[in-house]
Amino acid sequence: MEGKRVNGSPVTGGASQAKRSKVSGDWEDGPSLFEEELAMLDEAEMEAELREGQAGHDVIPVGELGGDLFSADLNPRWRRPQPPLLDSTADKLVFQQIEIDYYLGKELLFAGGGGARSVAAFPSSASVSAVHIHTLLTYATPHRAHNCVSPSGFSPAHLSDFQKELNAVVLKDMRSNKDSVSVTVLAVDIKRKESMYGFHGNRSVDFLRITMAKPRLIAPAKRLLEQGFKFGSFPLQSYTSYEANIDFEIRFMVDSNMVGCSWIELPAGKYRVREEKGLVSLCQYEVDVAWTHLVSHPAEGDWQRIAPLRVLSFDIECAGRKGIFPEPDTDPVIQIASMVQRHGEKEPFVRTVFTLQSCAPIVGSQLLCFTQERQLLQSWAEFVRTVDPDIITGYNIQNFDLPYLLNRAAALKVDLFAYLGRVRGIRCVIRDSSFQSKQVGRRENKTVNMEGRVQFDLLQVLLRDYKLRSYTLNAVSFHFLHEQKEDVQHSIITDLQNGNEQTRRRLAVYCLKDAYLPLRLLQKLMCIINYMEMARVTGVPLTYLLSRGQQIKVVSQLLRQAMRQGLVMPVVKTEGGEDYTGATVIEPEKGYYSVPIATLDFSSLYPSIMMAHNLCYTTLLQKGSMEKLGLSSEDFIKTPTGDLFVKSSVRKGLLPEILENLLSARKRAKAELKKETDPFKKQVLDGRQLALKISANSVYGFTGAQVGKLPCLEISQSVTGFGRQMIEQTKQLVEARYTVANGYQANAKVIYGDTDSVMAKLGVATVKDAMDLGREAADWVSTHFTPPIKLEFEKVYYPYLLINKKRYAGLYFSSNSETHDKMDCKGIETVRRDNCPLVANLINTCLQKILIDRDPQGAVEHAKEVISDLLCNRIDISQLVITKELTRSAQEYAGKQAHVELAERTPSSCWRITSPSTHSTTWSSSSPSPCCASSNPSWGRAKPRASCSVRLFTMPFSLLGDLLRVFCTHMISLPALPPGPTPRGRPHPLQDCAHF
DNA sequence: AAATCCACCTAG
DNA sequence: TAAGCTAGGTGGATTT
Repeated sequence: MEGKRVNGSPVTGGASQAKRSKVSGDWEDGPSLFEEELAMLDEAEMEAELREGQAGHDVIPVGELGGDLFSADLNPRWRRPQPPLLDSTADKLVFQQIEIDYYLGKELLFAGGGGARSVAAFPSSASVSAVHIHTLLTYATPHRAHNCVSPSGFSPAHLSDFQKELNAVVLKDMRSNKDSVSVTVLAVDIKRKESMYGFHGNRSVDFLRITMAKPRLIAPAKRLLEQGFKFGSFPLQSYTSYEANIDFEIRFMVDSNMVGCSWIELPAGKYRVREEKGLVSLCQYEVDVAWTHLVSHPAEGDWQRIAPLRVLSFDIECAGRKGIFPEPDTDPVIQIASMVQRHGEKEPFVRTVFTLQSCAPIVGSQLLCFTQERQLLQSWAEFVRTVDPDIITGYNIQNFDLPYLLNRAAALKVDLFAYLGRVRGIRCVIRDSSFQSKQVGRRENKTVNMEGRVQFDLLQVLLRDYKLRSYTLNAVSFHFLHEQKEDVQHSIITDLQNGNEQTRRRLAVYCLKDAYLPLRLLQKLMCIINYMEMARVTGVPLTYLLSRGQQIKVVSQLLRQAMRQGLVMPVVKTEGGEDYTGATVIEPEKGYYSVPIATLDFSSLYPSIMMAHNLCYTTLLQKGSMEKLGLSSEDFIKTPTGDLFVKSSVRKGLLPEILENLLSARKRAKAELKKETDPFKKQVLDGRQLALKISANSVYGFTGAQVGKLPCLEISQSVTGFGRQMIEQTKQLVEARYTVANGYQANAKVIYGDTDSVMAKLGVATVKDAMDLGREAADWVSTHFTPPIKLEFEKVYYPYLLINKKRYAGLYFSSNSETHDKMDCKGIETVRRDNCPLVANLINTCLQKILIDRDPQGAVEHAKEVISDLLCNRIDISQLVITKELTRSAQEYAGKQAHVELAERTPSSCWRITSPSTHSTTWSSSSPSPCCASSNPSWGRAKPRASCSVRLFTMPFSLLGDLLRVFCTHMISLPALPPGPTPRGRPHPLQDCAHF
């Protein structure tokens, strides 16, 4: 045992040192911190390993003589422990469900039906063993996704005619019938339902519920029914569809009252363990159960837990050619590092690198060295199947590592590679998908199917949830972990591979770290917990959260609530229309305030407006409804935009109900959070309250999404309409009450406000007084509004610098009136990502000097110094560009014509890259796009321009000058500029400001 | 030279 | 097939 452990420190000695330097330049001699960390993991495990007789971490040469030394049992830790035998008559089966997909099966309990398959992980009570089950769910009404109002005079006697005719029409419509389906319409029955769109006097009517044999058949059936359908003696007529556009997964989960990542119980005797010959998965248990026998536990109490899921993180290295991005057809995969960790544990229990050619040992990890790339790939796939991860992560695995491996394996004809999922016989296939939204622009992605495992690419998580200046793994790790990658330049990877076992070792350490960092980030950012909580709160599968947009989450909640009330959701045609009016931004009284400014906010403004006024699809009075239903003016309200909604006494809206549930659940979560002492449960609860808040806020956006599942501008414009009225009224109330005439120290003045907040100068001298008066004002103003609308005192700014609409800075006091919590900057260069670090830092320092030190002269000195350094080329280039990566990608993007220069020392533009071309959203497929060039959907459709420049650095002298002029009578004097174009454009915001 | 459009990214 | 919303500042290019 001991003998197997090899000291992993790189050999340091004259000759080898010189040799290595030639290949790779210099690096530190001793083992890196990361290597020490790895070694420590190993030591910690030694005792346990000795006890278990565990193979140590070592170097295993594989296939040296062309033999097949690789075995899935090379390391006993890989395989899951053998689970106990399952007796379906006596044991219940309990598991946390993490993924769901569907397939059509012939062997189902209900002939001709479809099936849902869910793969899940489950901890057997407190033991460490994790168990996998594969559940076959038969679903009595699998594709009920289609409802329409029955024609008048329709009775149950007509059902079979209708079914027969529709079946015939759908069959005829099918272009090809590969599976020789003869029955397309499985069932038609009558249900009392009501459309959720518009108020109809609380009267349900007969709907036809049509069950189709396959999800694929729903769309044609819908189309045919809409086009006009004739059956029996009924005339040709068009049928409007409801809920025909709901994804199967959502449909199933809503109908079976199952939310994402919930715990499921299969009672003893209600499921059947599959015989050997019926097994289709690699899971340890495989059972069949009727969907009606599923018990789905709400995520409360013990059911909040998260199973000890196996998380695999991996990273690959390829040997590319000089200056060419690696291509799987030509360039080999030379290393794959993998780390596996059970969720909830601190460190990965598997740390392994598959290398091509020999590699010197690394303490703390196992090395498998291959002489042939084909065998490396095949063995790694075998490794994945053995380790059997529930979640697969890494950095950019979705768009790079996974597709590269699959393409490379295909190029080398490693046929068994592509079976990485849990279902036998299903190959992983790469597909191109594009995701487009106004929010993030167009995102081209690759997707790889992997049944039963959740792909959780950390880069995708970060792109969705965090606004960062750079998304490289290095930058992200530094930002969140204060840790960085091992220092290996991309360009030398091939040289390291072609060196010796020491250079390859260096590469392996680098590769391991790239597999390790995503795990650390996942943990630090609590991604798994937060995503699971979001899945539970909104009811969608975990995978939807990374692959889909915001709308599906609202749809899921809407359908759940609707089902309880016997409502169905119409299918609406999506077409963009006119934008509607949004929120008010109060005209700012620009200037510098050396008195406390109190800020009052409406908390959850839009949700509370919807609740207060019962705004919903179900309460909307469409044209003519009011007269038709004979409603009196007592029954409804007219919103500021002139839309009519019935009051909650007539009908309580769905949306207000959903919002109330979300917000009260959030209150509960926060209360529990306060009481909870277990740090793990605390994280879960915090994740939940966050998910609940986000969910509540996205309901309004959903109603306003004109290209969406169920837009309703009457709701969204009424919401903003109320909001506009409220902020205006708040301003007037505050200014009317807090006056000298009413016995206050001064006349209050609202100097700014945006959407749901007002900033008021209350005329008091201290932060404490501002807080007290602010609280009083908030409470008093609140009494003028319908609950749950509430104005709250939030913070005091002192001092406060108001530059323009959406641009201000100030010291933020909220908890303590003696000390400020932070310097708060909104909209200023310091918080924007389209400026280089130098600008952000300079402005930040100046603001600090002005606001915190109250030392304007110091700010001027500092600015002068920096600008002088800049003009004399004394500034490090990394300060000038947003990131080094950006420069590189910009050059890639702009091609050879790219022109990087310190250019045009005009007052506003100092550093730029110019390029003659304009479109191209692809930067570098390996490194993520720079943030400033990726996020506008109009890229690519924009009118081509004669020239285009990627702005890497601009010095906003105007802003700086204005900032400094706050206290100085003269502009800062700049070193003389070479002649250039004179500045043009709008006047500076603070130019004609009386305050200065 | 002024007006307008465009791209970007933020506030809320 | 799927895609939350509007307001708005700022720098730069293009049009008038």
